[in-house]
Formats: sequence, C-alpha cells, structure tokens
Amino acid sequence: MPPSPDEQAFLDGYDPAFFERPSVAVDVVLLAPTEGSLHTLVIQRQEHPFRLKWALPGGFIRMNEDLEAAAARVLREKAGLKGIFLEQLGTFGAPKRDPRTRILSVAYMALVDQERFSACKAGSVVARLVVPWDGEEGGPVEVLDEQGKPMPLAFDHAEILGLAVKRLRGKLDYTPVGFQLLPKAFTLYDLQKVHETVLARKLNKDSFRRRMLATGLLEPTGEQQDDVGHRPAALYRYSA
Amino acid sequence: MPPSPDEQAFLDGYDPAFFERPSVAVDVVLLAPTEGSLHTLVIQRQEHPFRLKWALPGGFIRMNEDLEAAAARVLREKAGLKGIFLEQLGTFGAPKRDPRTRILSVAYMALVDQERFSACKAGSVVARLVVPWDGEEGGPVEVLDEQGKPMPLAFDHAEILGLAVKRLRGKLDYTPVGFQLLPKAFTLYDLQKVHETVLARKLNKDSFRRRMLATGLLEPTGEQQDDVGHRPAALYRYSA
DNA sequence: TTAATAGTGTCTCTGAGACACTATGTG
DNA sequence: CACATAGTGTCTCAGAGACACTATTAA
Repeated sequence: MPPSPDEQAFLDGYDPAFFERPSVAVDVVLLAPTEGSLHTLVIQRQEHPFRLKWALPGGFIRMNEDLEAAAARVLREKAGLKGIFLEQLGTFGAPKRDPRTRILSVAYMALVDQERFSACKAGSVVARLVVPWDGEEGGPVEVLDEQGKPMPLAFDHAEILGLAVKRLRGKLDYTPVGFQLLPKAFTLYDLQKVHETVLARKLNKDSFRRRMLATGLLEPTGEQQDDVGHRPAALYRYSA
Repeated sequence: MPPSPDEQAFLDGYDPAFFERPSVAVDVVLLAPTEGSLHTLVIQRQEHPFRLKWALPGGFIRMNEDLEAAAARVLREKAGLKGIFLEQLGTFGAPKRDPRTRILSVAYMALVDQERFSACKAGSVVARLVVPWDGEEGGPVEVLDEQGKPMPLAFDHAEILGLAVKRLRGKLDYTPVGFQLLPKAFTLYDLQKVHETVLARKLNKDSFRRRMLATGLLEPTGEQQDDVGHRPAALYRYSA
C-alpha cells in the first residue's frame, strides 16, 4: 500500500535541517538519607532568569554523549561523585519552562549513602538541604535550608524533586533500590532507618526484618558492629 | 560565596547558540486489549534507514508544542484518535540510536479500549499487531502479524514497546490505569479479562471481584448486559 | 548488675485463594 | 425444564502487626 500523505511527511522528515531544534539538558536530583530525612543538592543561580533562586545541578548534553552519561558527568562536575546509581525520571518540556528559549530537561535521580553525601559537600559550592514530605503521594516539595527556611527553586525544579521522591518511594518496596542509599555493609536497623527516612513514617521492626530476610537479597558479612554500647548487630551486604 | 569555574560555565551556558542541538521526536506506543492479547500499531518504513522495518508512530516536536501535545498530535495524525490517555514512558537518547543524526525520542504510552482501537484502523495505513509476552518482567518484545510471523522493528522501538508493557503491568494493580482499556460501561468480568490480558495470566475470580469492589472506584450504572444467553451481569463505570 | 539494643517465638488479624451454593437470564 | 454465567458465603492459608521473651555487649 502506498504511504499516506501523513506518513510520507513523516518519512521525508528525517532531515533535521528542516526543523528547529530545542536545547536539551539533564538535571540531577541527588538524594541521600541524613538525620532522619532526605537531603539533596541545589545550586544558587547567579544570573537571570531565576537569579538567586536554587536550581538542581544540570548541564546541556553533548552531541555524542548518552543521556545517562551526561547525568553522570554533571554529578562528577558539580558534586565530585563517581559511580553513583542513576535512574531516569522523565523529561520536562513545557514550552515556557525556561523563559529564554526552548530547553527540554531530562531529569535523573541519583542515590548515594549518607557518608559519601557528607564527604562530597566539602570544598564545593553546592548546598545541602532538607526535603520534607508528608503523605504517601504529597504535592510539590518544599526545600528547607539548615535553619528550616524554605528555599525558592528555579524553573520547574520543585516538580522534578517531587517526582524523584515519589519514584523512590514507589520503588522502595518492590526493587532493591534502597540498598543504594547505604554503604556496603549495614545492619538490619540501618536498612530500616533508611526505609523510614524515605517513606517518612515508622515501620514495624519485626515484620520489616522478616520481609527483608525473606527477599534473599541480604548476605551476612560475618562481621558485627563494634563499640556500640550494647549488643552489636550483625552486618549484611546487598547480594545481587 | 563566589561561583566555582564549573558553576560559572553552567550559568554562562544558557546561550543555546553555543551548543549543537539534537533533534527531538515523540514515539507513541498505543496499547489495546484484543482477543486475549495486547495489540499495538506500527507503521512500515518506506525509506532508509530501516527500510521495510516496522516503526512506532512518531514525529518531531514543534518548537511551541508541549511534549504530551506532540504525542497527542501524532496519535491524531497517524491513528485518527483523539482524547486518548497518555503517559510518558521515558526518553531514549543513545547517540547512535538513529544512524543519520542525533535524534532523541520521548516515548509515550497511549491506552485505548478494544472498540475504539478496532475502529481506528479503517482507512489508515497503520498495521495491527499482536504483542506477546511471558513472565512478569520479560525481555525485548516480539511483535507478530496476523499470521503469527515476527515483524522486525526499526531503531530501538522493540525496547520502547517492552518498556510500555512493563510499565502498564506495574501500574495495573496500584493505579486506575486499567479502566483506560475499557469502554465507559463494563462488567466486572470485562475488567478481569483486561487485567488477564495485560498480565498474560489467569486471575482468581472471587478475589478479583472483592479487590475491585473494595477500591471504591467502581460505580454501578444501574444497567445490565443484554442478549447474553445467561444471567446478565451488572454494568459499572469508573468513578474518579 | 544494669542499660540498651539485637534477635526469636508465637498469637492474632486481615486479605487472597478455593469452593460450594444461590440467583437470574435464554431457549 | 436445562443450561450458562452472575454473584454470595464461608473455610483455609499466608503474611503483617503486636508483644513477650531471650541474647549479648559496654559500663
């Protein structure tokens, strides 16, 4: 059958010179469990638009660079972090999301444990923030500084942050994603605290232990906690 | 604190003329439950690359067009469908996914009931295919024509189709997404058949009924089936 | 010994599967 | 009436919460 005019237009449309093209950036939501709540990194903008507002670390993609590679590069350049778990959240492309020109943003979620997160802020211009959240779904995120004062966000970055927390919560029970928020060796209670931090609610200790051990994803390292002032807990590692 | 060289580069980098830009397209996976399996639409390419291979309906985004609006336009132009449920699946951007030039594809999933799906093929160049799938996760999808012969797909469209089915399965139990695959009024058994089609496995009738009625999302229309040769089932509608 | 948390055994409650039974249409 | 599917009532089983109890370390 001959192609319809619509299809012909599509098939002829491969010459990119015929089309105006948008700019494409990646923005990274780095999440870490700290002091009982999720923290992230944002950068204060020094130029218009959204001057002095806070923005997610991001950057334009390069023409021969994979999207996830661009996110990893941003994380390396802005936070000094390498080898971090990354997952694509989605692409934000409202025509006026950036008032200057059409810029699409492919958003990524990056997960890191508290220790590496704390280390990466040293000598860097990044800021460290609290992301509170109530309810299983929640609305737009509020980002607070160390004094608990709300920090206004640039662009649609509040929406991106909200999506990141929602995605993380949704995957926590059904995938091993929670282990990305812990160091290599951890106790069952460490794991529970991470889950409680992400979900922002207390969990039942007994059934949490049973559920985690039943997954078969935990392997005892044979080691124990040390210097804890009480019975030391067994250490586990995430095994495939 | 003064911006670091990295941050300054980022902040200065907003002039898009400094950057080569990729082309951005949307591709739409239209899914409908038909004859006990999921079906989708693909279009046979008439030009290189991937000449005579099958491709998802797609098209380049326009500069003042929202991403989801572009997906809706593609669905209207290629399948004659309006007002269809759309959800973004993710963005595919491997540098060599299109051998001609850098083209990112923002993939969307579209859900439609069997009746509207069957109606939309008339007078159109689109093809109607079976998408089998075994196992809860599964690998790359195989697409079969009406004779059960595999249809080779262009670009990374097999991967996109796989993601669509996986996403639909994952959301079926936790969101009202299944109702998008049914007409306005349906029986509980219709709903069960849709779930069984999506998941590709049989479900327990009793607990499925209890579970669905317990959600509170079903409202009896007061009507019944007609001319069915047995006790007619009550009709329900999806209520918010 | 005491304090503090780790870890176990067991009861109960809830939701899913299984299955028997009743209800209501067509022919 | 027979037959087919709609829909209900109830038993059982598996997993989560609750809670009591034992274990092991530091001070």
